[in-house]
Amino acid sequence: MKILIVDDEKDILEFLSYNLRKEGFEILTANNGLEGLEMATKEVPDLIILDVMMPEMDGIEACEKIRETPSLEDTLVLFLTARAEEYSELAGFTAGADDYITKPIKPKLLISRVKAILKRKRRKESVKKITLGEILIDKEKHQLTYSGKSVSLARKEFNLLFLLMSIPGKVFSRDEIIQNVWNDVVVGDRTIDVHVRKIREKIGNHHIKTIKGVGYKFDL
Amino acid sequence: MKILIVDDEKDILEFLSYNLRKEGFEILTANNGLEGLEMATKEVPDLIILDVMMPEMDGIEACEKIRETPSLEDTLVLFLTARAEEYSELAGFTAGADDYITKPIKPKLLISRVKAILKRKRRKESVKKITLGEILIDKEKHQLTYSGKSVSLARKEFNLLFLLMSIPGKVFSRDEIIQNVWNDVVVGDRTIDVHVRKIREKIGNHHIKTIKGVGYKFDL
DNA sequence: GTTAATGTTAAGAAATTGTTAACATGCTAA
DNA sequence: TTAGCATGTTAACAATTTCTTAACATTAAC
Repeated sequence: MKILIVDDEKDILEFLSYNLRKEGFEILTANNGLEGLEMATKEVPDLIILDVMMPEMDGIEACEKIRETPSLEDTLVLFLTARAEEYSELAGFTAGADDYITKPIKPKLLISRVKAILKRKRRKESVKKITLGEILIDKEKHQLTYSGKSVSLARKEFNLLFLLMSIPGKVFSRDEIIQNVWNDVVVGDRTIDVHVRKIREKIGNHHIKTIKGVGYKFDL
Repeated sequence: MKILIVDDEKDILEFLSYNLRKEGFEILTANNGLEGLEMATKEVPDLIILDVMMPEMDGIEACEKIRETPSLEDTLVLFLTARAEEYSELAGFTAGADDYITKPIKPKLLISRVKAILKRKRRKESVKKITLGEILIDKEKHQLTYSGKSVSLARKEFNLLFLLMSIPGKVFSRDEIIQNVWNDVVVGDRTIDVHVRKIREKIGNHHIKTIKGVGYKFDL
């Protein structure tokens, strides 16, 4: 498990590094958001611990950038914030943080938090392949195999199909789809339809069924 | 109404407790999944609010355990999750959650969610599948199975039949039907009849019985 | 047998989804 | 860098399904 720690304070960087290394994690460090982002894209850590307050690029900005980077979509972000900064916690979550820890940092709490968050990541990773009949969808390889043939899907198409296939038969409402595939970003009325169409083009249109007024579901 | 809140952060625990006590709920608390599960089996609360992220036993794991406990089958589970967790909501659903709230938590939203979910419990609307003889109706899949064959129903037809089947034998007045299926929207005199006819066309007309001057009921 | 309530049918209104093409954006390779 | 390609979004319009209505037929209770 690779952890990147981004903080401008050397003391904290060392403190965190020491405590987490002791637990057997591989530790990388960076001194500001910019550096952190660079290293993140290069090393693809499992978890990034970001100080909210930093020069150059603060944690929230950095987190937003991270969330925009496709190769880091499985990387988790944990914020470090001073206690009183209620507002920043708020901003942190909207920026896409997975958890946060308030200063002063207690080593025990830190470690249990980090372990908890990484446990969840492992769980998430374990649901990376779904096979349904002749269709195999593999998140790790970002690949769809349809009756032996490999089919390429764009990212949104892939995520949408993966969502539907994750609970076959369940009708996913447009809201649920937006929540999960688009992270609640507001998009136009016809956007989902267009993506569904493209998927149907590739796997045939009998698999994704439209329930008018309710949503879409995957069958067979 | 008894609510169990499970979270490792004292702040959040206090924040939630305070806000929900103010509304007159009986509040229990636990600091992690293990404790929560223990208390749940002992106290059998109506609703459990679970943080997804916790040391010891996280929310998803705890929820799975809860769902495996027969005495807790009527207990609802509400997840607390950080925003950017794309698929945690999904993992939550497969684990058997009834709803979720994203952090940061707004008191007003929390309370309205909690009330809504408990209202559903009282109405037993949380029931998602009903099997009566050869007929199976599944809300999640939005699917009706009649003697092994899948029958497609339009939305209004589906909701109407689901209502009737939810209490077999009970006569639902036209007013009740309008209230539940049409959300009190005023429609013409013959609208319900037309929908009933369409359902009868699909499942045979001996199941929905007309009680003249009173309403309709589902039998057999 | 009247009569109010319900059943039936078809038409078209309303709602929802499908399709296409244009445009924007970002990434990649020359 | 820049052209070209893949992806994502939107808007306009078409197609489809669902819903409602109205007119008339039938039924069951009194």
